[in-house]
Amino acid sequence: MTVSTDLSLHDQVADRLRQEGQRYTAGRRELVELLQRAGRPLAMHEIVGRAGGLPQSSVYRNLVVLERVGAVTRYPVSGGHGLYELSEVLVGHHHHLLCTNCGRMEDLDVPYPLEGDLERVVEAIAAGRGFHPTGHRLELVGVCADCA
Amino acid sequence: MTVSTDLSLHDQVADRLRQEGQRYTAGRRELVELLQRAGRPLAMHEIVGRAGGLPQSSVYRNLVVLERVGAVTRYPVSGGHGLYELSEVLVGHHHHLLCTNCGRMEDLDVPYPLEGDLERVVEAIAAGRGFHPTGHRLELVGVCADCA
DNA sequence: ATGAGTGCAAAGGCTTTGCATTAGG
DNA sequence: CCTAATGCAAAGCCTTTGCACTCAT
Repeated sequence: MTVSTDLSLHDQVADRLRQEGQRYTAGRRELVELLQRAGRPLAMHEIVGRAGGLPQSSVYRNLVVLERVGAVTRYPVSGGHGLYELSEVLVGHHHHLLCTNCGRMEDLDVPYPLEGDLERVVEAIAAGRGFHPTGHRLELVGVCADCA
Repeated sequence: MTVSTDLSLHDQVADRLRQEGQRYTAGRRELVELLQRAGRPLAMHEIVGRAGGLPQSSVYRNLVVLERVGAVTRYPVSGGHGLYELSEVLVGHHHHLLCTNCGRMEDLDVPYPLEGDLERVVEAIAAGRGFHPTGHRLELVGVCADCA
């Protein structure tokens, strides 16, 4: 990540917030940076622990706002909680590895040929059923290197 | 679904329960049948409403047991709740369509060629990162026919 | 008989919300 | 100034659990 890329990330988030009459405050900026540094979806306790004293309720509220403007995505996982990550429009389309042992989720890039196939088949199948797809998620479930 | 298939379904569930010292009671049988009839993942309120008076706590407890023995799968979704379906070992491998408007999830079969590609790529990528895959999930997100 | 299952009500865990205060534009 | 954001505490929602009772084997 270069400096200019970082600037553009903040600019994009700021724009999205502005369009809904929301402000890009220090707390929100911190959340965006912390999620960017992580490079994988984080659980609430991890976010709160890295958010420099920002209280939990503010973290929740800000993540809701960031999610609403499309800057953050929340993935519900087993355990009754959620994992938060910068949205695909900010960090690019990707998929996830999910460890059934430790619950850790990691990003995964799928080679273009398969990604293209996915896209096409998704369109075809969905259309044939009157379903209007806006995206797709692929999740590889298993045991991560650390837990193996 | 033929009668013999239904019998085999119950037999399989009964076996799995027996192996963990659990009984295949009327309530559990009803849950399995209700899930089979639905043919798609159901929310708790739908299950309770179709379970003929079985109290919610029993539904929860039985679904936990059925999930533990591998007969039922719970999919966490946004909204803070879960959707329950008969497991893939009982109804076969498949994927899902998820409506972002009404929250309804439907089953989706992916054509074999793509399914095979998925399998292979999944193995390759995962192995290269020390990840040991046990399965994969593909979810098409969008707006269903009813909501369009 | 003996251990699992059931029902009710109470408790838990993650998340949301009300309200008074602070701060951004 | 005026509205959004913040912090704290209280409330909500889905789910789990304790306990006494019932049922299956």
